Formats: sequence, C-alpha cells, structure tokens
Amino acid sequence: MVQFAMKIATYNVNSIRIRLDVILAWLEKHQPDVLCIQETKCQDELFPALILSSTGYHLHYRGMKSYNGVAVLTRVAPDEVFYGFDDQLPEIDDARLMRVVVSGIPVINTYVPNGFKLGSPQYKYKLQWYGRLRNYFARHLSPDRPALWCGDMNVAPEPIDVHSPEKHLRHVCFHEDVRRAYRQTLSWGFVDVFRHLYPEKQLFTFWDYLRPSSLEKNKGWRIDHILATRPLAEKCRQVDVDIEPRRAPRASDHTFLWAEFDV
DNA sequence: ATGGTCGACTCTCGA
Repeated sequence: MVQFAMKIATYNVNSIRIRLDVILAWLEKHQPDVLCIQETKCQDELFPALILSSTGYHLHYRGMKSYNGVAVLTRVAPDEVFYGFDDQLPEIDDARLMRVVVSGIPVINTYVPNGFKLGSPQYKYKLQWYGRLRNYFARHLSPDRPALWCGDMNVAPEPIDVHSPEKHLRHVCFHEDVRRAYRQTLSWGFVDVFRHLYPEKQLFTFWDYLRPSSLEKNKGWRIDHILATRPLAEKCRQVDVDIEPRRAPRASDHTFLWAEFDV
C-alpha cells in the first residue's frame, strides 16, 4: 500500500543567478519534494536566497567564486546537512558534494569533476574522486537502507547513453576508465533508476553548447543521474526529463531529470 | 587538428 509519493529531481543550472527564473518556474510546475542543483557558480553571500525562500522551499547550499557550487531545495526541512568529503582532501569539494537527510532518507548531491582531458591531472582527480565517493558511501550509508544519489556525474554509463559512442571512446565522460570508475562506485549498492525502469530506452540530459545544432539533431548525452539503493529503487515508479534546454524559459545545456517513488 | 558557445570575471578559464 502506498503511503506517500516522493519526487526528486536534479538539474545542472550553470549559474543559479542567471537561471533563477528557470528554477522558479520548474518548482512551481512540478513541486518536487527535493531538487538537487549543481554548478550554481555563486558564493554563498551572493546566493539568491531571499527570492528562492519565497517558494516555501528550504534552501541549503555551498558555493565558491565562478565555479562549482551545489544546492538542495527541500519541501520539508532536512534533519541534517553535510558538505564535502570527510577524508581530509581539498575543501574545494565542499562545493561539489553535499548530503542532506530528508524524512529520514539520506540524499547525496554531487557535481563530479569534468576531467578536462584524458591523461590530464584533472582526469586523474576525477577517477580518484569516484574512489573517494565509494568510500564515503561505505562510511555513511547502508545498501540495505533507503538512500538517494543524484547529480551531474559527468559519465555516460553505456553506449546507448551518448550519441555516436564510437566517436567518444577517448572522451573524459565516456572513456572505458571513467565508466569503470563510475561502475565501481555504483556497485557499492546504488541502482540507476532510469536504466532500471527502462532497460532499452535512450534519453539524454545534456546537449553540448559547443555544438550548437546538437539539440536539433538530438546529439546528446545522459550524464545526469538519479540512483537509489535497492530497497528504494524497487519503489521507483517513473523517471523522465523535462524542459527542452536552449528554448524555454532560458537557454541551457542540461535539462531537469526527475524520479518519483512510492515510499 | 580545430573551433564552436556560454557564464563568471578579468582580459581568461572552465565546461
């Protein structure tokens, strides 16, 4: 018997200040219980907290100048909020990883490093980041209890998750090494709820700005994900994307990805 | 091999 539904969404906003109207419109339309946001590109002092508070959502965020930045908006106040890893490595990751506990369910919001280019220090950092994340899950969560992991993972897990996969074998979001790193982190105990519900379906969440016709030609990537531990993944009823990026209400290259669970 | 487009912010970087 369904007690209540929980709707969670993730969106790489690429500047929360310039796309504030997009966030407000989407919250109004969908009224999710939780919205995870990445790339706010905004120091905390400049975060548009007043206007976002007018929605009634509870806001938690951590940003920095120019780059990165994560935020979680919740319909009910979270029980706990944490930022960054707790492994003594760079605190820049405070603006890339956060964890809130909402209605007893831990939700991790990540903006995984892009990786720049194969062979670069940034790529190495990205691969290590996935290893640190797996350890973080092991320290704070249990695969047998409900938990959610959402965000911009900067990985297309399988060939079906990117247009022309044969052209991207050396891309930092599709190379065998990064896909393996992602799989190993996932195998700690998370299930990709979109792929779980729709094993054969192709759905993209990102269309590269650097290729202006990518949306028209549907040359996209599925690099934003919602994952759940097994007991919660079994209760996932629907997953979809919303809003055509680059059209309304303001150009973007990611779109909203959302999932609904019977809890 | 290169450039294309955004956004933040400083005349350049990151994606």
